[in-house]
Amino acid sequence: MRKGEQTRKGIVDKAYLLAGQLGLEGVTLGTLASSLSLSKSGLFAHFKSKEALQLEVLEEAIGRFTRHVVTPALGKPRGLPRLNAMFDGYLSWIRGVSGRGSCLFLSLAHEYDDRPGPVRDRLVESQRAWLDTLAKAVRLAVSEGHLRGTIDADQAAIELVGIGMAYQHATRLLKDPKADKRARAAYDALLQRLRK
Amino acid sequence: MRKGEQTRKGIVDKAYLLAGQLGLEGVTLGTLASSLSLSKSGLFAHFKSKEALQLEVLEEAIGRFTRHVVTPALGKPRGLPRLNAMFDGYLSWIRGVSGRGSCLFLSLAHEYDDRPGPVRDRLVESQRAWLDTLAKAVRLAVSEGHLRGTIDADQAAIELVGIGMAYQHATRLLKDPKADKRARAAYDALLQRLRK
DNA sequence: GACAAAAACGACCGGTCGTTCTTATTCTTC
DNA sequence: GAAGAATAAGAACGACCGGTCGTTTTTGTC
Repeated sequence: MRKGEQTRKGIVDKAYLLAGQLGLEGVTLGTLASSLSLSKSGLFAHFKSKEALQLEVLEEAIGRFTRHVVTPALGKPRGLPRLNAMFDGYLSWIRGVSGRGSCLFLSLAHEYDDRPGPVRDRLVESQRAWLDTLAKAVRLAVSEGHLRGTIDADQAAIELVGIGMAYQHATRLLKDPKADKRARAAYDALLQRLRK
Repeated sequence: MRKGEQTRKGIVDKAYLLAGQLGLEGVTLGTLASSLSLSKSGLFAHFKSKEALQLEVLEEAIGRFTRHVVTPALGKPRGLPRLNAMFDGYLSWIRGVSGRGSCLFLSLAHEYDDRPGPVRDRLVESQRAWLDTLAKAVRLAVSEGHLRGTIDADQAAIELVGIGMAYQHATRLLKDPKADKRARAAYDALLQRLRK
């Protein structure tokens, strides 16, 4: 019972990697199998359907995001330090942990915005959770006295995501060398507005 | 030579419509043909390859964007009126001219950010042009005395695009009823910063 | 080392993909 | 209305899709 789990993990890992470049639909069982030196049927035997595999890959992504971005930020003191850590982590996540591959969530957001089903549902759930996490961090910064009390935390959260999306757009599609600087400047401006 | 052009136009129009929901790769010749009551080969005869069709669809999108967003805005007086018109037009474009279908450019940005080729090249070109158009409108607003002279127009342009992307995210994936309000608030805040 | 269970294999299913032919129909023009 | 070109259809192709099957190899346990 040990070898199976190990292989299964390898499949999900590889699928996660490929999905960052090709989208979840773009990862076919055939190419996934051959890139792992596995037979297609041998690979498929680990999952009930391709959709089940896709859901596992999405879950893997959520786990990685939590580990890479959310948890470290929660280790920081409430208020601006934590918010800063979240934004830094978010940028570094989008930049790609190991260089290649883009943010899976933003890819899937477009891939599934018109495709109903469990994958879309789970994706929406995770995106709302991320927005809530950001908004909560903003509210804590308010209660810590770091930010004004009159601000709209949900508005701030979605603007933060907007900065992240623009960053991805600039860095991955346009190959803009100033992308980092731009994202940072946008964040600083947003913060200044919230502080005032 | 007239019937052909007409059919061809119908194909590109329909393909443009479908691509908004399925992406350019997602539009297959078979489904495209049958949705037009055409045979697959009869449809294909109008193009040398699928990639050629994709490029024509992208060109169609660029033309529509120019007609719906850029040109009307250029009819407005330089400065804030024109910038406002651009932003309004951008939002309405993302919202979908006829209700359904998302912004093709943003879909393609993710679909092709890791897929080299002529489609990607043309897409990047068009996106840079849009950023330049926005930045130029900002600069004109500066020279008209509507905005501060110390601002970074390119920075402002990419932040505008970021607001648009966040808007699309909120409205299409998350079905957030406040999406319009949020985008407007972000724009107002940005404008206030640029004016100060 | 035997033996059952787990895991991987290879062949194959019906379908669809983009593409290429040849053949038939429909236009346009004189 | 006939001639010739433009347009569409039809059939077929090789490759690949997700998925199923029975069989063989590997693995963990006693």
